[in-house]
Amino acid sequence: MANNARGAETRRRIVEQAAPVFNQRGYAGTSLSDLMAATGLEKGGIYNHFGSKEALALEAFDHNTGVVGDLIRRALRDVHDAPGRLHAVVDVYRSFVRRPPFPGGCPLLNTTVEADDTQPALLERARAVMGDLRDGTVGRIVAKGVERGELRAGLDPDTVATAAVAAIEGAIMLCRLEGSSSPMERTASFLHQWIDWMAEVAR
Amino acid sequence: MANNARGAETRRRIVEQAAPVFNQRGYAGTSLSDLMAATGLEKGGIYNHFGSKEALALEAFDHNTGVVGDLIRRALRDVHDAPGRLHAVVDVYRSFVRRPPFPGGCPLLNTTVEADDTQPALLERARAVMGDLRDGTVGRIVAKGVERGELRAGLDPDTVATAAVAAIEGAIMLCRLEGSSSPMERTASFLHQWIDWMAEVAR
Amino acid sequence: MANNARGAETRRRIVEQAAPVFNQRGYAGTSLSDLMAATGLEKGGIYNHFGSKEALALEAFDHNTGVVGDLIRRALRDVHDAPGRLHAVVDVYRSFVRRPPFPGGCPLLNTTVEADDTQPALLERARAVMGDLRDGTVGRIVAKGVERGELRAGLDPDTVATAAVAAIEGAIMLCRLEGSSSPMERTASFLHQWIDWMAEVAR
Amino acid sequence: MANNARGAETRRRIVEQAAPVFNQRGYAGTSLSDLMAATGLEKGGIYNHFGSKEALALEAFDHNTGVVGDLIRRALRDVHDAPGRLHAVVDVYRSFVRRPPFPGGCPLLNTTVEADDTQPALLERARAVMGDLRDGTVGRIVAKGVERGELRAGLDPDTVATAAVAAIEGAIMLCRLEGSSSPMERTASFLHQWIDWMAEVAR
DNA sequence: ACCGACGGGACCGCCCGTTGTT
DNA sequence: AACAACGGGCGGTCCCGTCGGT
Repeated sequence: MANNARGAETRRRIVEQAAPVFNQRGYAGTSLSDLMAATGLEKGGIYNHFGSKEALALEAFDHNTGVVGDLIRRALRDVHDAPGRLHAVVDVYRSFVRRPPFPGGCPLLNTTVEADDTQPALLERARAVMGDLRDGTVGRIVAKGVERGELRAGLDPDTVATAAVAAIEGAIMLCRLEGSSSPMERTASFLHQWIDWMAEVAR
Repeated sequence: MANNARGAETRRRIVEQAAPVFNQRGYAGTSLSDLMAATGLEKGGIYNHFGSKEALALEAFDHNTGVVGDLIRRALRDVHDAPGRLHAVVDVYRSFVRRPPFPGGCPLLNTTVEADDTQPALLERARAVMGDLRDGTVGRIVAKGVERGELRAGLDPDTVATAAVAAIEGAIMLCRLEGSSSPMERTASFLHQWIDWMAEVAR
Repeated sequence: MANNARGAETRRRIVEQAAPVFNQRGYAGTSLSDLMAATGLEKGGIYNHFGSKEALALEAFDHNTGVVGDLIRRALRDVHDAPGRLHAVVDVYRSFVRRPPFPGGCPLLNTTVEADDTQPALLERARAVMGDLRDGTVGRIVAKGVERGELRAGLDPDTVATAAVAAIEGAIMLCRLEGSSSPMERTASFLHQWIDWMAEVAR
Repeated sequence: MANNARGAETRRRIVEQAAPVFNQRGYAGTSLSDLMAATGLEKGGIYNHFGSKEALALEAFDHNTGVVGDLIRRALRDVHDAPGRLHAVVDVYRSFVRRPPFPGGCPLLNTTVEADDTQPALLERARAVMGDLRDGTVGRIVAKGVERGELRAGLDPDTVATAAVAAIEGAIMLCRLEGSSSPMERTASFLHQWIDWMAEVAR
């Protein structure tokens, strides 16, 4: 393997191994010692690839949200009707709580709560990802569903998407608080019923 | 003023002035320097009343949750039908976002996200307060409402309460992320419609 | 009891209760919190009677050495021959290790080791007490013993007293190091034999 | 110079420069500021080599006792008869007081007096070194001497070794207390006479 | 590319002593 | 005479980032 490739490989490995640590302990709560332990590298080895802890944290955040985004994209690949797509999104998050792809819960939630003021760059990225999820994904599904008559007419996509995403994020928070996945089970059950209700009259 | 009274007064003042700081910056993110700046006291003066940063943080947390709890109790004082009480709870949180009684958002949300593992005492308190809110307040309202025929029969109080609280907490998080109160407005609007739907058939 | 007497009583109690604490933890190692715990008084109550921690430490030191001095004086009261008096002094220290009148070992040893440079006032007092013990007590017994023909002629009182005191202090140190009184038993046994040897030829 | 070698060299230098400071002021009495002043390094530089003050103190203790141990081993190298070896040990300590290899007196004495309870690790090491000196060195010399007929029959090696070590440690303490080396001179003179007495009959 | 030494600073906890009030 | 509030400071620990070296 070429020298360049080896460097890039190391860099990738650092991000992958740092990402779950950042998600669990937060930006400030993660020390370089933690990152050294997680990566097996010394400080110099990390700073060769990233100019600062923050730069690494940003990439780690992108990595984490990318993992979740991939899960959603994959779940939506073969479902084309709006109700089904909404059910699929809910189920991604339900399985997210039951079998987390990485520890520490939702990176958007964590970043929002921790980075209030202190980490504008992270917050900006979180805003963008959340906008993509709420408006670009859920909102768009609802809008198209109404357009196609798959969902009850008169629904406001913004409201539906916001409430749905809020319920999901809140459920993740409740699960962490109680150390149980049952809040997500209940919330998902409610969301599924709601989706069915929205689809009901349209049929 | 008596010496005893002066001490108690100072102690109360410390809690009051520290509480919003803890809520904004989190337990670890709040330094004693921050608390010194907020209270106008030196380290020794603070340490005289609280044996540790954690002890003060616990009281600050109680203070913050107490403020919210008081708002809810006051809002429920003169409303006795289940739908009205649910609307009232939602409105408390809507006004909570529009005119926050203290900065930094919901202390339960913040504590849950930050204190995952590192602050078991805070987490335990948050669990208790959340249990009181979800089961003792919202869940009980729903259960009684169904019992009295004010709410649609067959509703599961646990599911309704969990989904409602999740949506509210998630909305608070979205508001912080976007720096706007519109996610809460949308979510509240959805919750009000839902409450009306639950009350509809009962009438 | 008069008011003055009550104050003096409290002052005496403070010294008595502080003395063992100082002897165990040393001057610097004893905090005002320790003294508050030992006396049951608040800081102000202590500072009313003593202008500083050092002032109290000095009196505590005097108290401790006074206790030992009393033991020696009492042991010497009814013994008038030099060998007997030397045996008696050794036995005071042997019983000192077996049934300590206060914890922490010999205050002279402790003060010497800790107060090297940092506490000149304590050191000065320790010097005086040690001079009294070595020259005024042991040295004088030897000198009179030789004078009276009770001890072998030609003995140098200074050398005998110094070596005897050194062995005793060293034995106390060994007992603390090993957590056992056997070093003192062995050293006392040796000293008794030595005393007998010094008295032997004189008879 | 190699980087590895530079670090090891610095580490060695820290121990060497910290050792006398610890011996003079004690473990608790030595602050990191003292160590910074002694080594010329910043806190970070010291902390890089030692995980805690205690870790450094332990190595400093080992260094100090090692220096004394080397002096004793060297003094015993070319002396093979028991009386000569005992004289040699006494003379090491006599010269130890007259021309100290490091300030602060005997590390065993200092550690014993200060570390009573508070520093179990240091105390354990001191116990081991003292056991080696008293039993492994002095006691063994006496035992062999009796065995070979170089020393008076019937002597108990334990008692002799204990009394001798006690006298030496006590003499060191007296020298520090008086700020003079004459207590050690007198004690050594006594010990030399005693050794001669033990060897006398054997000849 | 990776290591490891080091600086300089901030953290919380605890210290001792003073001051004002019963 | 005794208490309790408070100031100001030092304690050890650990932090992040830089830089000289292999």
